Amino acid sequence: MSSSTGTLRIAVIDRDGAFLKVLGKRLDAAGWQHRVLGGIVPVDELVAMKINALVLDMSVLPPEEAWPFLERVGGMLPGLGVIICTDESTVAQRVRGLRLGADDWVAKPCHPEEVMARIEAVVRRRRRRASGEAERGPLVVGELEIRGDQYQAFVAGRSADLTRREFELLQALSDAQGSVIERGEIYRRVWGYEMAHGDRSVDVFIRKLRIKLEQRSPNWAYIHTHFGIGYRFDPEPLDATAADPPAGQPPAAAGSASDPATTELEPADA
Amino acid sequence: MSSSTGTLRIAVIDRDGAFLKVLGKRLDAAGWQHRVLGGIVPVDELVAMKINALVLDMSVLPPEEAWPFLERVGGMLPGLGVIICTDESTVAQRVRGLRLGADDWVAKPCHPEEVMARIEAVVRRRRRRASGEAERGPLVVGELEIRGDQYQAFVAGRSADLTRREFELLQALSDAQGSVIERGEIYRRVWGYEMAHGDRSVDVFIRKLRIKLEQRSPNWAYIHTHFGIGYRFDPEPLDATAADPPAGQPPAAAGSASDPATTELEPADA
DNA sequence: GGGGTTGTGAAAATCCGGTTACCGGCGCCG
DNA sequence: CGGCGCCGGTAACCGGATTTTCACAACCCC
Repeated sequence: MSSSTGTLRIAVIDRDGAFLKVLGKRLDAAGWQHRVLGGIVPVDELVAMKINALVLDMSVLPPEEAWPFLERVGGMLPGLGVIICTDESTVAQRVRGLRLGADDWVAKPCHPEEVMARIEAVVRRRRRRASGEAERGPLVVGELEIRGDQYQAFVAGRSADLTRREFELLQALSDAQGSVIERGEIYRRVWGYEMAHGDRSVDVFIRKLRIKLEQRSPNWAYIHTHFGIGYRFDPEPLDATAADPPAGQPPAAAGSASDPATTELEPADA
Repeated sequence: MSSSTGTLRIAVIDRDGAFLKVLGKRLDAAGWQHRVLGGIVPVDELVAMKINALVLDMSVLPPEEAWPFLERVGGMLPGLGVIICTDESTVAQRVRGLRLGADDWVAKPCHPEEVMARIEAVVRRRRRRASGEAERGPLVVGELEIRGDQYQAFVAGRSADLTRREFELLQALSDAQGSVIERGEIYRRVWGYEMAHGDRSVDVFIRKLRIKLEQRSPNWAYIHTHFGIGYRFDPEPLDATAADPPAGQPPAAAGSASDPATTELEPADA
């Protein structure tokens, strides 16, 4: 469990040279990538950095900017760990910061090792939710095997050649196997931030995934659409009895789950 | 603010009377359930309590018990938020605690409101876990199970394939289980704005819902009409036996099941 | 029995997701 | 260093699912 955190990406917004220097050294020692920002940056940029945690000294920004910034960060990057590390503060400020989305608040001067530990603690919490099952045994369902440790999925022992995004999407879905996940939630889990209105990325990637999956495992349906809501991962064998005859749409009422609401794709392979 | 936190269950392991008293008051004020434990308890018990967070004063335990305890808690309840709240401590102790699984470490004396905020911050992340029955505990009545977290309703374990609106309508009705809701109110809750005069959408959707529900659960009446007023959600087993036995177990006879004329009116309301 | 309500069935209007094409960025290789 | 191919992301079009609107039958209560 010690190695759990792995390599992290951290952004630090501060100007305190001494602090930056000593913290930077620790960050290097831990092998975490980090970047120092002298001041406020557009949240979009933070998004692009794909960081795991942000260490912020509130005093580098005027209060009327700092709070909204904190709020915006929390809104766009609900999964980002935010550690406030500031000189002096009142209880009211700390409470406000924590309520606004900060995960921790440390008073300077503080020992860099403690900051490190707090970053770890915050990230650990965050990691637990989405994936972090790099360690978890590979998930096997249907003809599919999802190997979190390899960023790959295999069908009958053969790699499905998923790209990174495709794999993460599949993993996010399979993590919630059986239950419907809304698009926004999927996006948040895979992309890491809030989905913009009108973004169709999820749909497009779902399609790419389906293609690769169906191509290699024609008689299974893995991803089900829930109109107006999202998707559900739930491997089901397509009626195998009608192995080839594509026309055969057996209205087998009882047994099979022929739900009219979900747009099941036909094994319309070649 | 984010209404997210909702009601929480907290356990506090401490002996500092003054602190307990003042913190308890805050916890009450926030409407969070809490329980004070005078000392160490088996982790199993903590598990059984189904708490969201644990506030722990390390000094109530001898060090050689405290650390292993912390470790065990982290191991057994990876999702539990752990806030250490202790008198004095060294950096090394804090680092150790945080690495061992604590999510936060606050020094006493501390303002109870800050502790509250920190609990919130810690739990906030953890709450993001999906797939479980998080958001709103699934409501189960009759043969019906409504899962607010998934936009899905199940009848006897089988999805009712409700569309988004249908589901929202069902949820709105079931939220007020037992009481009559006027059309306008239903419309406002589901559609989100004022119903135009002459709009029949609610009626039409009520019908769709009834069809789907009755089709899958023929011996239950879920939605009742109140002439001139609105509708009421109140699952009642239909007494197929025609006799009086109230709890009469409907003998789901094959023949009667296919009877499409299930157009029964609610008997009499209270 | 009459006037206002609700239940039904279906057409019309919308909305939404599937699908395809295309664009810009990045890493690889010649 | 330029070209090529892969990958992620965006825009647009299309067909089908869903929602809304209608018209009328069935009903309820006075």
